[in-house]
Amino acid sequence: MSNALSGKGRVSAELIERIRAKASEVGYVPSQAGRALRTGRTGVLGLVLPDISNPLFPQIAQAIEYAASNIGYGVLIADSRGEVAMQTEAVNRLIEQDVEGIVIVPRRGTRIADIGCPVAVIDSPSTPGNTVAADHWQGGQEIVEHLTGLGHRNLVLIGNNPASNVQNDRIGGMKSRIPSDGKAEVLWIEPLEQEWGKGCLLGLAGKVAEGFTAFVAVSDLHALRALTELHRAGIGVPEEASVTGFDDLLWSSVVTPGLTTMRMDMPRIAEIAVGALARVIEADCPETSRTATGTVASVEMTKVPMQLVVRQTTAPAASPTPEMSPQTPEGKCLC
Amino acid sequence: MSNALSGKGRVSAELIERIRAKASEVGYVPSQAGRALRTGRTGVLGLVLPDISNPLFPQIAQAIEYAASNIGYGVLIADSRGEVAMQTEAVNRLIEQDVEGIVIVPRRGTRIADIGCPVAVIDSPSTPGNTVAADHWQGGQEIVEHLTGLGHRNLVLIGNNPASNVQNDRIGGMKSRIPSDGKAEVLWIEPLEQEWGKGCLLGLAGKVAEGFTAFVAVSDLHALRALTELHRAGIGVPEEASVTGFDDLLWSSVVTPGLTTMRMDMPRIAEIAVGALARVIEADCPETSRTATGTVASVEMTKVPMQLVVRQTTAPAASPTPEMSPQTPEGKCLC
DNA sequence: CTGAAAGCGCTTACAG
DNA sequence: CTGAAAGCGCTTACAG
Repeated sequence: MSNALSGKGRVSAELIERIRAKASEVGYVPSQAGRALRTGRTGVLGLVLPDISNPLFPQIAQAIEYAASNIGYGVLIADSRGEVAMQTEAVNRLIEQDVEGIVIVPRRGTRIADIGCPVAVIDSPSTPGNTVAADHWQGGQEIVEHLTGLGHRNLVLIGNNPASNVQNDRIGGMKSRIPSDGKAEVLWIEPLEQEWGKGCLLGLAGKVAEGFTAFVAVSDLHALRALTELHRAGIGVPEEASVTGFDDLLWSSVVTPGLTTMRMDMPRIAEIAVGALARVIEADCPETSRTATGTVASVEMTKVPMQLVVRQTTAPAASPTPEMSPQTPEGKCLC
Repeated sequence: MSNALSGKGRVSAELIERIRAKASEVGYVPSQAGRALRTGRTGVLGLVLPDISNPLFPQIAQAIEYAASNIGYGVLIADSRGEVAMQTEAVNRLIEQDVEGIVIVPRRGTRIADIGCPVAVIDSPSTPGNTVAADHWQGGQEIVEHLTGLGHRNLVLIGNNPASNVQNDRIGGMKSRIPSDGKAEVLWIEPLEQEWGKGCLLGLAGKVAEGFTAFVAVSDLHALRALTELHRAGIGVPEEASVTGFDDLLWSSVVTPGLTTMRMDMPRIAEIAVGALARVIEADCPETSRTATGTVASVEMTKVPMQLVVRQTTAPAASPTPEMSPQTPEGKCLC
C-alpha cells in the first residue's frame, strides 16, 4: 500500500490514485518519527563545534549542512563553548537525540574518545584519529612560495599558539620553503587564551628596519593586526612590506588593501567528512539497528589542499620574477 | 515499570534496582525515536539562517543552540544560502524532520508565510510579523549620543543598503539624535549585492576636509573599510576622526585601534525567540499531536536594547564633556 | 500500588 | 500481484 508512495512495489493506476489521495489530505508529511522507529534510521547527523571564538564557524557549519542535506541528512548542532567537558556533554546530547553519526571539530588538544557512533573528525592532519583536514602544511608552503616568488627573502612568521597542531603545520610548511639565501623568524605573539593587545605593539616596524619584508601570519586575525600596526607605523603595504594571512575570513577581502591569504576548501572537506559518515552508517545499518559502533577507522585520513588567494597585501619586494601586478586590483570599481 | 526511570510512579527499592539494571546494560539510551512517536514530541527546533555572508551567523547560531539546549531542545540547522527559494525549501526540510518549531532569520525582504508549525522570527523591529529583534533604532541613537557627548557635531553616516530594515532603523535612530547645532550626511556606499571596492575609495578624506569628524557605519564591515581608508589617507583615528561600527564582530576588538561599536544582546534575543517557541509548543501539544499550527502570534514583538562598546576609535573631537580617556586602553598589555 | 497491554506512524516480510 | 498484520521503543491510561 505505502509501496505506492515509496515507489517500491509496482502499481500503475493505483499508484497515482493513492498519491493523489494522500497528497490532498492536508499535505501529508511522512513523519520521520515513525520511520525512524521502524528503520532505526533518523537521517540526522550531529555537528560538534569547538567554540564561538573560532571565526571559521560559519564556513564549517554551512559546508557541513550543505554536504549533509545534499545526501539527505539533517544536521543537529551542538556547541561545546570552548570547554572540554561540554564537548563530551554535547556529544552525549546528540546521541540521545539519535544522530546516526557525528562530525566533530575538536577543541584544541582534545582527543575524541570512541563513542558509540560513527565519528568524523575535522582537524589538522597532525591530529591522530583524524578523518579529514585542510593540508595546512602545504598551505604554509604555498604562501611562502608566493612570497619568495615575488622576491622576498626575509620573512617574519606570526603565530600565537605553539600547542596548536594547525598552527604548527602551517608554520612547519612555511619554514620548509624558506630558500637557502633567505631567513625566517617566528614571532609567537600571545600567551594562550589571552585577550589581544589593545594598543600594544608587536614591534613590526623594528623588524622592517632589520630587513624583513614580509609578515606571514597563521591566521587572518593576526595578519589584520600586523596590517594595522604597520599602517600606524607609517610602513606602506605592500610597497615596503607584504602581509599574508590564513583562512580568508569574511572581512579579508574588505580591508584596504585586500589581504592575501590561503583558503581551505571547506565544501570539499565537509563532503569528505559527511560522505565517510554516510558510508559507514549505510553499511552498518542493515545489521545493527541503532547500535552502530566504531569510529570511521576504515576511512584513511584525507588531506585537502588549500588554495592561494592573492590580493593586494603582497607585492614585489625586489622582484626578480614578478608574478603579478599588485597595482591592478581585479574587479571593476563602481564607486 | 519505566515509571521508575522517568520518576513518575512511586517506587523505592525497586526504583534503584531497575535503574541499576538498565544503566548497566551497555549504557541504555532512551531512544528519542520511540518517545517521539508516542508523544509527538521530538524535542527539536529548526534554525533557518539567511546565508553565509552574514557575519553574525556564529553569534546567532551559538546563542540559539545555547538557549535551546538550556530548555531541553536540540537545534537542526538549515541554511538558505541567500536564495529565497531555498528558504522555503529549508523550512520544508525541517518540517519533514519533525521539528516542533522554527526560528528563522529571514533573508532581507522576505516575508514568512504561515507554515504549519510555530515560528519565531528574528529580524528588525520594522519587519512585520516579527517576534524578537535587537532595537537597532535605539542602537543608532546611542552611538550618536556617544559621539555628540564627545563633542562631535558633523557626522557622516555610512550604510550600504537603503532597502534593509535593519540599516534603516539604525540610520533613523542616528539621525534622530543629531543635535540642532550639528549635521549629518548619509553615504550609501554600495549598490546592492556588489563586490566591495578593492582599492576604490569613498572620499572620506574629503569629508574630513569639509569638517566632518566622525564616521558612523551601520556595520563593523563598513567601519573597517572606513578605518583603513582613513589610515591610508594619513588621517589619525581617533585624533582627527572617530569611527564607529555596529555588531561587534569578532575582529573588531583586534584591529588597532579597537573599534567602538554597538553590540546586540544575542543571548537574550535567542532566549526570547526559543522561549516563545517552547511556550506555544508546550501549550499546543497535549491537544494536537503533530499538527501544531499557527505562528507565534500571541507573543508580541519584543525589542532588545543594544549595548555600546567603547574602544579606541572614538575620542573627543573638541570635547566639552569628555566621557572617557581614549588614551588609556582597558586591559593590561603583556607583550 | 504495580505490572501487562495498547498504540503512536511507519516499513517490511508474509499470507492471500 | 496486492492487502492485512507484525513490530520498531516508547508512554500512558487501565486492569489487577
